Amino acid sequence: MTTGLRELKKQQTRQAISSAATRLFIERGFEAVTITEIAAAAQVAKMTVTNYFPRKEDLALDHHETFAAGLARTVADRPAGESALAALRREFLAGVERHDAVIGFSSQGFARMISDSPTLTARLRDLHDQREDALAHVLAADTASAPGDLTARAAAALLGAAHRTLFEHIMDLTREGQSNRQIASTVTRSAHQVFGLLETSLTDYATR
Amino acid sequence: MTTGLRELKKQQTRQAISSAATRLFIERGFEAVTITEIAAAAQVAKMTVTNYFPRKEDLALDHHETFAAGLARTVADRPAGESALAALRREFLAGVERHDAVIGFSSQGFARMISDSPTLTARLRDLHDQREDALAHVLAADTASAPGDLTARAAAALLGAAHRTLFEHIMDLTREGQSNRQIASTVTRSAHQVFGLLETSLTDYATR
DNA sequence: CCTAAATTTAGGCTCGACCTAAAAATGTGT
DNA sequence: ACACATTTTTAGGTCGAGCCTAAATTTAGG
Repeated sequence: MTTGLRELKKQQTRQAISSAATRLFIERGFEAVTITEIAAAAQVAKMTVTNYFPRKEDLALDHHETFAAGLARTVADRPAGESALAALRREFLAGVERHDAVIGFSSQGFARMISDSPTLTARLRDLHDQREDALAHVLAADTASAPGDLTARAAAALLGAAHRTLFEHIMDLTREGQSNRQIASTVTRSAHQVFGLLETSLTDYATR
Repeated sequence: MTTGLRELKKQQTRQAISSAATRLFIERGFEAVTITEIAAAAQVAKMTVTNYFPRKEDLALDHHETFAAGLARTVADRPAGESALAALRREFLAGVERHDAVIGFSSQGFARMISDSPTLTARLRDLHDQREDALAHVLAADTASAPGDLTARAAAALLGAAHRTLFEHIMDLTREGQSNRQIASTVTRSAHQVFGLLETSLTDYATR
């Protein structure tokens, strides 16, 4: 069934392409590197690159599915008695301790690569948006809201906005060259402040 | 100075291109129409189209500057004693009465054209984001916040999220075929609800 | 009417995205 | 171990958006 060799080689090829791409992007910038160059560096055909990564942006921002599903998962898995807001704040603070890439931690080179490229910033916004959509669906399902009811979408938009603001803050500090330790310390306070803004509005919203 | 004839012809050319493009887009969908076809329909060279509208999306979503500056302008122009939240809500409700395109009113064909095209939806998100950025700058300047302070950005993100949620709601209803009158009635209530979510958090924020 | 400035045009170029058929590599049954 | 089926990779081509340049056309203003 789960044929070992074929699957292994696919992983290796994918990894080779991804590594070559990341190295080139950080060296010379996302827009300046062509897919042909990446294929040459990874020693595969151009079509193979496109095959594994349909869009060029996927080469720089991989694991988009995990990213997009994050907020929804946190809310879906929250324990009884916890509100959506509390769950997201708890999970965000845990991510800060872990220096988790999913909330914005990366290297200075990576952060620069993204903010230097309009294409990548747009793609990142896109991912934030998918994340918000997924969250909205979980909230709508969880609160058994009526079809035309905007509450779940509005709440998802606000929670997503808070999350995105903190994400961008982490990326800003990373770009400035701060260490992950420093950033974690700063952002812990920021998180309390930003989520605190929604405290009064959403404390009791979607409590399981 | 403001040479009449030359300027007039430019306006006419621009209008001819824009009209031809809009007609073709709504007929056959944004992605299915090529720039070459638009140029042929408007009886100009392909390069002239690109000249007036650098990106293909600009042909469908014109006046992006006005759009992007909207929220910031509303806040900057608010009367003494009014908070940012109150100003944005007031202006939004006025827009609802006007069936203003800037808050999402359009025709069914236009709404479909956008939601059928990933490129246009992405571009619209981009515009919402620029709008939020501009708002953040005004809020930061107006509240004289410290350089590292996230408050203005967070508030702009929340207010922008509220606005965007309502915008998308209007587009959804338009796509469903509801009349602007019906939509206005529904959305007036929605606006009170959505802005109301931020009431407790931001009532006193950025009051002039 | 003539010259300077602005605009439009034609043509070519690169790159990302997509398609197809053939070749190569891997898995499977005998 | 071999032959056959399946999956993956490859080569080659097409298309459209975006960009550039030099030449042609149009308008402004003396």
